[in-house]
Amino acid sequence: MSGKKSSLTVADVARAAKVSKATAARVLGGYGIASETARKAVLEAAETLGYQPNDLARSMSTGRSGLVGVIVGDIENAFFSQAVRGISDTLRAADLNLIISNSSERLSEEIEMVSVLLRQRVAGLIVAPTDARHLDHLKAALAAGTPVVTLDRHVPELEADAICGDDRESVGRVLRRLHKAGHRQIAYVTAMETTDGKLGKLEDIGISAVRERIAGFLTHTREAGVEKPSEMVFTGAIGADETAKIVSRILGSSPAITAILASDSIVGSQIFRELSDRGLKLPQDMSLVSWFDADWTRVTSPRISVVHQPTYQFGQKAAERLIARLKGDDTPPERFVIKTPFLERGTIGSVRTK
Amino acid sequence: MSGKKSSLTVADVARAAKVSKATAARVLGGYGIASETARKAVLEAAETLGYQPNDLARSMSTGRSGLVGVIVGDIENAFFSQAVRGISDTLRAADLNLIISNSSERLSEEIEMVSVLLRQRVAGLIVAPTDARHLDHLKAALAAGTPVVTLDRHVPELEADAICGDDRESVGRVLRRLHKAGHRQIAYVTAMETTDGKLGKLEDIGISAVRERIAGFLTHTREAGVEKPSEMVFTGAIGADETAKIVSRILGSSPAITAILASDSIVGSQIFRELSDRGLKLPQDMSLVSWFDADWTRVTSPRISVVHQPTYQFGQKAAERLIARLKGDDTPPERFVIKTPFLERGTIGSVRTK
DNA sequence: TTGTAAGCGTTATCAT
DNA sequence: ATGATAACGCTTACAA
Repeated sequence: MSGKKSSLTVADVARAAKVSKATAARVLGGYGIASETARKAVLEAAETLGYQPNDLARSMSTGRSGLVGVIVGDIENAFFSQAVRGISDTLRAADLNLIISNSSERLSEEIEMVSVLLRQRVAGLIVAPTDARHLDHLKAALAAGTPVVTLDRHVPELEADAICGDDRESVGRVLRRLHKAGHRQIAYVTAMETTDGKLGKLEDIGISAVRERIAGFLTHTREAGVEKPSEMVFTGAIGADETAKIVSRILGSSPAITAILASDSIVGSQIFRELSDRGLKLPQDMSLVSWFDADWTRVTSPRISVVHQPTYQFGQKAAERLIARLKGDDTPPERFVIKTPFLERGTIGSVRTK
Repeated sequence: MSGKKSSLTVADVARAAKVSKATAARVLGGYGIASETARKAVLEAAETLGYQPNDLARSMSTGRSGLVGVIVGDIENAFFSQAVRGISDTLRAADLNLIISNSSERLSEEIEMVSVLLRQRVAGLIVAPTDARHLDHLKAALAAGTPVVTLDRHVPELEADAICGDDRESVGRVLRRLHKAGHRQIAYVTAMETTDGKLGKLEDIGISAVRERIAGFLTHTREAGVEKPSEMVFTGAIGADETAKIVSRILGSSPAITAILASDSIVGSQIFRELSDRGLKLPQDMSLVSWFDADWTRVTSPRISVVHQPTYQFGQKAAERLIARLKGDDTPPERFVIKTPFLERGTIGSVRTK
């Protein structure tokens, strides 16, 4: 019926090839030296017996495992699944495999997963850290000699390479474009939750990508003459209902808000749906720009203007950095900023300035 | 600077707690028995030393690894990334982790990945097999005692549980609905490639989900009185260009095709975009139904009618079956069929029948 | 209850 | 070039 539990070992192959375990191990492991005759005998024996090496045992011996741990906020989100694909493709080329985990953007789960992955003795970690203010688990990983690369987020206090978008600049690009089109009242909507629904101190925002964008938004908005820029930031768009309420507040605001920035593609699609459900026409009745060039942004009419975050590249670069570290690169950790160009499509209208 | 390579072992903890290695191992591993005093001493020592168990070594000893291998066609595709999330959530609850791999729907890569995962001694495998006609690698896994569950696809010759949608029935539901609305000439568009662009023998289709749907389509279409049903199946929609050509052929057909079925959400979105680009109005000028309830299908106007494939559930169920097998369930392999309901939205128009 | 010692399947050292 | 043999860190008889 079902096969046996135990598989063949080098010892079995050695016996069949009439050489010592050491010799068999050398040719099978591809290290050391062996005579041509021995090599042939071993390879042939392995072939006919159907020997499959045990990487667990190999990792035990060598101390290094060909596994890289990846922790993302939500693998279901195209933002991350594309990044994971980039990571996966790059790691594969270096003969590494990937253990994947979801943090659900919760610190407790992230901590748990780091622990699990460390126990598995992963060679390295690629993490989108949930909270830049709680780093003990990541520092522990580094202390244990496991290199860490952060994805989409930068944590200066961590001795780790970081791959992120040019978040602050991207906001500037979008706002300048909107300003030129006459927009003065612009809202920024994010899924980030705040205790009282109001924006608190910037330092309390644990995700750098979120913080940078909001910081940039506040600066530019203030420069544009808006008195209370922080009131233009709407937090807590964590679901369709919450987003609907936010859209209501935006539509009811005075002076009238004429453009909305969506911090990610989930929020963006919710806002879009909410606006269409209310019969509003884009871009006449409202302008909209979303982060991330998601599929859905290319099938609406008009198509959505987006800040394109090439997360596949984020992933690639992250994997590349990790591989470099695994190969011994011990230059100081660097922050790699990837351009996130603004793709203008059809959702920016012009406003007649008074 | 960087931390030490070597971490603490049970021996270190044992020494600190002044007990034997065995005792320390027992309390740390949570097996066997130990006195309350010993337990406390060990736990405290482990705590202060910062001991982290080595799961690699544990797996070596016990023979079982807490890792499950998952091989999907494309993690970037929401169809699979949702399934992976379902798998991940379910495995986590059983203290299992997941190694993920992309086959890119290529048999050679799938074979390679199975081999890699087997070498890692994964406890089990969840695979969306690329080709039902090449099963040696999966049979080898089973022979080695590694349970396999197939995802989205069924392979009768394989002694493995299978989780799939009710593909054949779903086609029937859609076609009946379209027929009722007066449609007689209906096209089915799939990404599957065929050598000569023509549909060959059904048995040559290596993916059951694809085969079943096409089989169902042919049967129903013939019953509906279409003479050459196979000419209504358009294969090779593997990119925007190819899809554009197919759409051209469909629009130029005579008698006129009035409805299009898209085999997956990628193809669906390409067709939708192609149709809108040509200025066609849905559903007046063309009806459209896509498989998979992707994000993009809910932001178009009108929204796209879809066959909803709850792939998160596919993944959940797959993981559940695998866990059951790991726990020793050795009942004959089963095929679990998950309902894929037809969600009618706005893209089915009615045709005046002559 | 606790300890001793023998594995698990590799790699790696050191003679030969 | 090859072969004993000792690790690697854990589990697990078997003894005490």
